[in-house]
This record gives sequence, C-alpha cells and structure tokens, in this order.
Amino acid sequence: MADWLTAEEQHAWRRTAAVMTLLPAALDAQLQRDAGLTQFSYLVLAMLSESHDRVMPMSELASMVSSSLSRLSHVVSRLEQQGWVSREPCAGNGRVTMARLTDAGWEKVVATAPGHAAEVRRLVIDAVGPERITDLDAITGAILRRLDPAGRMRANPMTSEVPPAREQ
Amino acid sequence: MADWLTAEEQHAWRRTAAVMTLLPAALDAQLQRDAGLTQFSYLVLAMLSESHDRVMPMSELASMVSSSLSRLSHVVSRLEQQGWVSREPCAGNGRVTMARLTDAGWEKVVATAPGHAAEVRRLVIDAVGPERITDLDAITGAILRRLDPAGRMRANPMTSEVPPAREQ
DNA sequence: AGCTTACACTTGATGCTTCAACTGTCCAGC
DNA sequence: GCTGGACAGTTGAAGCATCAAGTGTAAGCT
Repeated sequence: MADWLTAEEQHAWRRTAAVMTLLPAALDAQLQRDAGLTQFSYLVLAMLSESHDRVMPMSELASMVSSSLSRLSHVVSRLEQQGWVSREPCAGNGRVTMARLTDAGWEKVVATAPGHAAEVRRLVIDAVGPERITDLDAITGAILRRLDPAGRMRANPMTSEVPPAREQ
Repeated sequence: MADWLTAEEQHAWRRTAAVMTLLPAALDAQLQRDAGLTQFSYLVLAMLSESHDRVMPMSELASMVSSSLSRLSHVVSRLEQQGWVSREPCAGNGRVTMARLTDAGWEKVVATAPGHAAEVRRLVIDAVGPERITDLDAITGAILRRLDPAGRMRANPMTSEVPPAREQ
C-alpha cells in the first residue's frame, strides 16, 4: 500500500495532516476562551482593522479572508449583532454593501490581538525556530501556488493586526 | 502593529494561515466530490483499514485521528448507518466499544484511496518538491511537539492506506 | 459489601459552514 | 428603453462539530 507515497513523503504528510487538524483547533481554542471569537471572525475583524478607514466592500473582504460571500455574510450578521461591524450601502454602486468596523469593533481587535499573536508565536514561530522560518515561508508559498494559482491571499493579517493607527 | 512579529515571521505566518484555510478545503472538496466523504470520516475508515483485523476500541481510534470521543461517536454513527462500520461490545471489558470496518467499508476505502492520494501528491508533495520534503517533516514535527507534547499522532495514514493486504 | 472516583462512551442542543435558491443592481446589445 | 445576463449579496435549510450532561462499567478504598 502506499506505493502512493514513499516512506519519507508519507511521514511528512502524516505530520502535516496532524498539524492541519490540531493547529487550527488550538488557535480557535485560545480565541474562543479569551475573546469569544472564532479564528475566522477574528480574521474578519482584523482585516477590516487594517483597511483604509476600516471600511470595505463585502466581496473584497471575502476574497481577503478566502471565504465565500455567503459565509462572510452570515459571519458579518453575527458581528453586526454584537456591535463590532456595521453594514451600509455603497454610494454610487447599488449592488455593493460596505462592511465597517465600529469603534467597539476596533477596541475588540486591540484587546484581542496581543493574546492571539502570542499564541501564534508560541505554537508556530518559536516552535519552528528562526533558522527555519524561511523554509516555512518557501514551503507554504509553494503549496499556496497550487491551491490558489490566481494568487489572492496577498494580504492576510491574523496576527500582524493591531494597527497602531491607520498610517504605518 | 505587528511589533508582535518581524516582517519575515509575519509573512511566513500569513502564508501558513492561508494554507491552513485552503488546503483542508481543497482536500475535502475532492473527497466529497469523488466519494461523498469528509476528510475526517475518510481518515476514520483509513485508520481502521490499517489496523489489525480492522477492529479497534473507539478511544484508541479517537486518539489516532486526534479527535474527541464525542466527535468520533457521532461520525461512527453515520458511518454505521451507511454500512461501512459496525459497533460491537468488547468481550472482557464492558466499557469498551469496538469499531469494526465492514467489508463494504473496506471496499470504500480501496475505491477512495488512490484518488485522494493523488490529490495529496499534487497539492502537497509535488508542490513542495523532493528537496524540501525533509524540511516539511522537520517543521511540522517541531510544531507538533508544541501542540501535542504527549506525542500521540504516531500513526496516522490519510494517504498511506490502501493496505494491499494486512501484512507489511 | 458499599462508596467513590475515574473511565469509556453516548446523546442532545447549539452554533458555524455549506449549498441552493432568491433578490436586487448594473451593463450590453438590440 | 427593453431585455438578458452577469454580478453582489442575502437567506433558509441541512449537515457536521463542539460542548455539557448523562449512562454504565471498572477499580480503589474502608
């Protein structure tokens, strides 16, 4: 069996699969515990927090967080109910809806980011070690090119966020 | 912002986050399309297919697929309804339930594995390239040690499967 | 034995994600 | 200026995951 993969490949793949299972769960757990947020909803808030004026068309936001418009719409509905995001029609383009990060939403991001960033550092950055960070970058880059040849994914904070202000 | 991470670290992390989002989705899509299975339910079947006599206690199976017992129980219920797995009490230990891969389940795994393995090869193994496979292995190993210090994860097929027979 | 604790599950409710269908808007061509 | 198609979003139903609570069994203590 597994003539499909060599022993070496198989070993690496099993570990990769395990990481794909456990890492998102661990990061979700931290965010859920400390902020009551999903990784995905946090990502939405963080993306908005970094965008110009903290407003963005839904469809642009969707592509930045690599989600369907449908998923984003549901999530933004919830974030809206919590008062972190508001929706408004786009002047000059009737079919566009803009999502805006409210002040409360901004506070939420600012309060949440450090803890999340620390967890990312602990579980990924420090685990990998400084010498291997460039390897990680190269490998994930290679995989991404297969997954998303179009090359969206350009911007995607997650941790970066906590824009000190908007300039920067 | 992002004094949390250096530019280099941040870049690597963003890519990693993107891969964590897109790769499971891509693999799920292939399995769903070709076999009507979730990555997770496929993993359960594959694990069973490689185990001795294709039977295993639920709790052992749970740790092998890194899931809670609760999650596994729900999934096995569905797999049982489809006739791919059966449950039976464990003689000699009243609180253990054994999950057994049925013949139909075995056929399902055999039919599904090649296509899935090919997708894994295409999206991960070949994308990374032979020279970097060992880097991938080292990096995921390092992350895993943080995520799961206890060090389960030992066995975990995913692709390997399609045991030609049970030996080897 | 009788009691307590820990284990190995199962179940039900809740929430998020996905999918398909639907609404409303813009644009192109006739 | 009307019509057809594509685009931008929303919505509701269905499925899977997670969490909290519950059942039943084993083991240890007294």
